[in-house]
Amino acid sequence: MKCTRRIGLRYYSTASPSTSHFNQRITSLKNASGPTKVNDALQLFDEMLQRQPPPSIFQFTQLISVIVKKKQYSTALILLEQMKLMGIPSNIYTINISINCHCRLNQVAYGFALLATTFKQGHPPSLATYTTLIHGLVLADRVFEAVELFKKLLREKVCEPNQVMYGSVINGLCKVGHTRKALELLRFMESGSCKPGVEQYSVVIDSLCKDKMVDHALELFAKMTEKGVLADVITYSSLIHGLCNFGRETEAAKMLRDMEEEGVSPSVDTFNILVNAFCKQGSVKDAELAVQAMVRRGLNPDVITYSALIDGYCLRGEIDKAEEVLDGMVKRDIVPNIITYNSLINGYCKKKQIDKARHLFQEIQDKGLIPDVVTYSSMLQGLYGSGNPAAARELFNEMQAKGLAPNICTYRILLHGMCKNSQSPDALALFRSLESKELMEDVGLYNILIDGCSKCGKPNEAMDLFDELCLKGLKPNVRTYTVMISVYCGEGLLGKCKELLRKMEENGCLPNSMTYNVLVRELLKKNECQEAEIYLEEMINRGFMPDHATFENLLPRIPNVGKDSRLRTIILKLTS
DNA sequence: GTAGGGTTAG
Repeated sequence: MKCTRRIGLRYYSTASPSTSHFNQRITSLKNASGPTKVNDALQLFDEMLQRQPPPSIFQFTQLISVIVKKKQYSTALILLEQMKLMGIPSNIYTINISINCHCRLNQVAYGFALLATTFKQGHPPSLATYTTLIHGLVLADRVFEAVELFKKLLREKVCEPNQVMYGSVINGLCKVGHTRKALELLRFMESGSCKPGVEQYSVVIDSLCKDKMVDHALELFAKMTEKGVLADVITYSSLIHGLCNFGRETEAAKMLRDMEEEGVSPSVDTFNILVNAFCKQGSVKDAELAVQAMVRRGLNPDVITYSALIDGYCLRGEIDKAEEVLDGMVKRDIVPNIITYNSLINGYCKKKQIDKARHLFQEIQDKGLIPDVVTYSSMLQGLYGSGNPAAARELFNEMQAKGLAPNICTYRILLHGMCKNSQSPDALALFRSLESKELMEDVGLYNILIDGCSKCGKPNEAMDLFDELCLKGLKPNVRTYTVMISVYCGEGLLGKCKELLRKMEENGCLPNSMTYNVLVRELLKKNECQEAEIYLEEMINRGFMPDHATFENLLPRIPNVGKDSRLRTIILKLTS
């Protein structure tokens, strides 16, 4: 029986040699990786389309899926259109691919329009159709509607949800921060017939980690394992990521060992999480060790790995090292992208090597890379930092002309840069022109302006801004209070200063090391030694130390103070 | 078992 079937198949293949030939090429494309993958798929598609009679729609959908997996959604849609033009009829599979592509291209509405056509064309929507639409709504940040659609499908018994559909809803809930609701839905699944799989658990585990509830995530992980659901790379990667984010690198490293013991192989992404965490935390050495570990396992570092290292070195100001890594990656044929270069541009700017930054900024554009908000923001910071506000302004105009919307970081840089270059009126004017509520109510921007105005010799404007902030009902933070303390001190308003210090504690905002340093320094400058003494003691009692600048003000006073003065004792204690 | 789901850089 088996034998006959096989012969039958072989006979069929010989009659239509293209079928098996195409199948082979599709399979090899599915497993392929590398830059030519999409092009090869397109080439194959053309061949298939020209073949008479055309291969089955089955093969076409498989091939287009390759393109979709490579995130070439517009291309996929064009191919589907070409098939239609060649008279190949669509089915629910091609329609679902089309809906998915439109959703990914931010056109959910079009996806729903296609849902209507499925009925008209006599293709009843499948579970996947609805899942795709739910996911589309989630992608468009319309989670509430996604949940409503899901509920409606259940209520009207349109379909019986499966793991994938539950997963999309759980994912949506997590995305908007409703992890608790997601957890409830997970529990609901556990109690029903459609049990959650590793994918659904992983989403919630990841979300718990992002909510800073890493220990809850670990508990859920244990519970999942108890239920016989095995963790996979993504589960472990999420946990490693969560642990790293909260400085628990040692546990993260242990998690890596655990996963390998369980027979789950870490991926490049898993290692990238570690590499990135080490870099951000300042230990590029450990990051390099992690890279070595991944290479030992036969994994190839990718653009993310190298970019993380470059960023790590740039953050430490070790630009030579960063440049070395860049050379290394180019030698390995890994193409740096805008994120890679942004780190370098930022590094140059921070090191005041503005010419190098400008050069690289030009060079990447010649290569065809498009600078983004981060590129422009770094450049702006560099130009203001090197005392060239005119060039900065020009670049800001260029950025807007290109239709790039500045983000809150850009505005911080702009306001700070202007103030630093004695342009506090310009900074204020820019701030007044802002229209977004989020920006107008950002305490950080106020802090910059208050500090800026005061440094530009306009303490009254600084005080007005502080009043304005409080009137708006915004909550000043430690930085706001600290800046204001320095403003009051500078103006000799010692009473106001003390009052604010008391008020901030009342508001649950404890002074930090910076607050005390600023206060003591200002008091010393004003020759208010007795007051300085009081706060110096208080800060030390609270576990803070005078910083370098405070010391500079402190040391010259030793000869002037009496032998048994407390200030002298404190200084001696600190220097011994 | 061709379509739909989870981690990942500045």
